[in-house]
Amino acid sequence: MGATNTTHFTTKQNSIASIAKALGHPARVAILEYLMKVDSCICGDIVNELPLAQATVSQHLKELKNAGLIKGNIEGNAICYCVDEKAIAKMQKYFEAMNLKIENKKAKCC
Amino acid sequence: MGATNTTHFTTKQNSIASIAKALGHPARVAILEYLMKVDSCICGDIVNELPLAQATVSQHLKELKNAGLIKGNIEGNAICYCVDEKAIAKMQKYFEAMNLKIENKKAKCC
DNA sequence: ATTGTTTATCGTAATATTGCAATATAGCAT
DNA sequence: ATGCTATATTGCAATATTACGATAAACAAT
Repeated sequence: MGATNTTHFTTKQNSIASIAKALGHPARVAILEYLMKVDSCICGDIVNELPLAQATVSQHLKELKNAGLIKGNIEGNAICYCVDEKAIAKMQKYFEAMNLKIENKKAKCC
Repeated sequence: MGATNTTHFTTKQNSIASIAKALGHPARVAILEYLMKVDSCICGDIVNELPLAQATVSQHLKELKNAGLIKGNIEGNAICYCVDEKAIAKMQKYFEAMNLKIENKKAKCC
C-alpha cells in the first residue's frame, strides 16, 4: 500500500499527526525557525538560507502552509510568509498536557 | 531523489524533525496516547486497540522506538513499551519556547 | 513591449513509507 | 518435545515524499 489510513483515528489524532508530519523534515524546521527569527519575511530570503533549490523550497513552503503552520500574504511581487500561531499553540498545549501526565505518573515499568 | 538531505541542517533541527516525523502518522499518535493512558503496557493490547495488522503495528512501534519516543523492556513472553519522557520533554520545551517568541513579537505582517 | 525578479507548477527520477501475508523467533505451558 | 502465544522480520505491492531542472505566471521597472 503506502496510503495512510486516517479514517480509523480521531480528528485530533489526525490533526496532530498532520502538523507533526509537516515538521518531520529538517528543511521545514529550518524554515519555521527562520520565519521566527526575522519578523517579516519573503520567500527569496528563505531560498538563500537553505541548501535547496528554489523549486524544492517552494514545495516545502506549500506543505507547511497546507498543514497550517504558516500563512502567506501576497505583497506585490513577493509573498510574505509568517508562522501561524494557532498551530504552534496547539502543539505546545499537546506536549504540555502529555508532559504533565507523565510527571503525575506513579507506575513505572521501563 | 527522495532522500532527505540532513547534512546541511543543525543537529537540533534534525533531531526535532526526526521526532516530529515519528509522530507524523495518526497510528503512532494513537499508540503514544494509548501508552499514556495505561500505566504499564504490552504490545498485544496495542494491536487490539488499532485497526491495523500485527505486522504493521510492530513496524510503527519500531519507528517510535528509533525516534526515541518510546522505550521497551522484554518481560518474559511479552514486551513492555513505555513513553520516553525525554523526547516528550524536548518537544514540549521546543514548542514552549516558540510560543513565547511569538507572544513577544510585535511586528506583524500576515 | 521587453527585461528582470520572484514564486509556483510540472514532469520526472530516486528513495521512503505504509500495509499486510507469510514466516521466523522466543518464551511459556503442557 | 509439542503446541501456544506474543512479537519481530521478510518480502512485496501500492503510494508518498524528496529533489531538481524546466517552464510558467505575475508583477515591477525600464
